[in-house]
Amino acid sequence: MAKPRWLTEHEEAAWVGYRRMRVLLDLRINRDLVSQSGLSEQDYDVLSNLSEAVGQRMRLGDLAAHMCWSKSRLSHHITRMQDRGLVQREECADDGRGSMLTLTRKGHDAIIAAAPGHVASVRQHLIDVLTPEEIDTLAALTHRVVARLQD
Amino acid sequence: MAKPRWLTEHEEAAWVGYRRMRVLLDLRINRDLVSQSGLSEQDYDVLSNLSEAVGQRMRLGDLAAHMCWSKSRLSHHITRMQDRGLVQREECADDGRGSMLTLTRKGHDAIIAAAPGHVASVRQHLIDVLTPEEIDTLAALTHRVVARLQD
DNA sequence: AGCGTGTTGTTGACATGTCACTAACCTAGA
DNA sequence: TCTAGGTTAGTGACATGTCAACAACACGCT
Repeated sequence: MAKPRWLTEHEEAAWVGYRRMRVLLDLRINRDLVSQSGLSEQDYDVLSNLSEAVGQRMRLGDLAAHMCWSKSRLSHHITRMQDRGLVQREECADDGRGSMLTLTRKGHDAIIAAAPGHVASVRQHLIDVLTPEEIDTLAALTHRVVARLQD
Repeated sequence: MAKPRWLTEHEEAAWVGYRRMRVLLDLRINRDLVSQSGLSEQDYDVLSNLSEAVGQRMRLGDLAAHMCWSKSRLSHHITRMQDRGLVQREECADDGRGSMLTLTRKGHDAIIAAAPGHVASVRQHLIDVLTPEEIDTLAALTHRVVARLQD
């Protein structure tokens, strides 16, 4: 720490750009989604991952790991979603500690209804703004950063 | 919306990667910073932008715009930082509505002390994980997305 | 001057996420 | 068997951010 390697101009531009994009993009996509479907992006992610799981059911811990969420965050959020009737907690047969998470009929309908609009929003504000090369670079780069952070 | 263009595999990878990186990277960098300096990343950004401003003072609205924050968010945050003695609100001479934001001595010292460790953290978890090409691509891509969102 | 409209910043109510702690349970080794 | 230590999930207190509403002021037009 005695001799910090400050960011170069290019590095600074990437870092600042990332942080700005994070704020604006997330806010915008979230707003689009809420106004169109009544779901937040967090709700959408939970429902989406759950609907793609085998049997449309998942352990809480597995879902948290898959989404890179803390267990606490997921637990709080699931409580709220359960109150709204979108998902359902069930006992876990083979592990007394665990909970299985399942989709309710209402949750299933909600994700089906929300998906087209959400994809359109993601396209409009991010994907369709990028070139195919940028998309691949972004995918590669984010996956590498995530992998490093998951130790 | 009748016929949604779903994301291709590559597009999906970029989108999922971005969202995972967002969660993990921000959490990690924030934790590093808090444990090393007692500042959150938000605190750091405010102090950093303020210390680079001419006269180390800035209008609240200008700072909010520059950081891509909502005015409300900044106002709340400044109140908290002011309570901790890091910044100071002052009357704005040429506009009775406005406030000027200034750095206190304590805020100045805090950013100076925190900077080397924070840069090291950003390098370790993001910048140094990327190639120079990826950094430039990330900068270009994020700036374009931000520009589109700012209309 | 007087009025309407837009800006600037603040506030309160509320939603969300983190952290630290706890309870309940599982598993392996003495 | 039983006990220590790890795992799974839930909880409460707190920090943060959003949204909508508001107050105070600026500015342009008549």
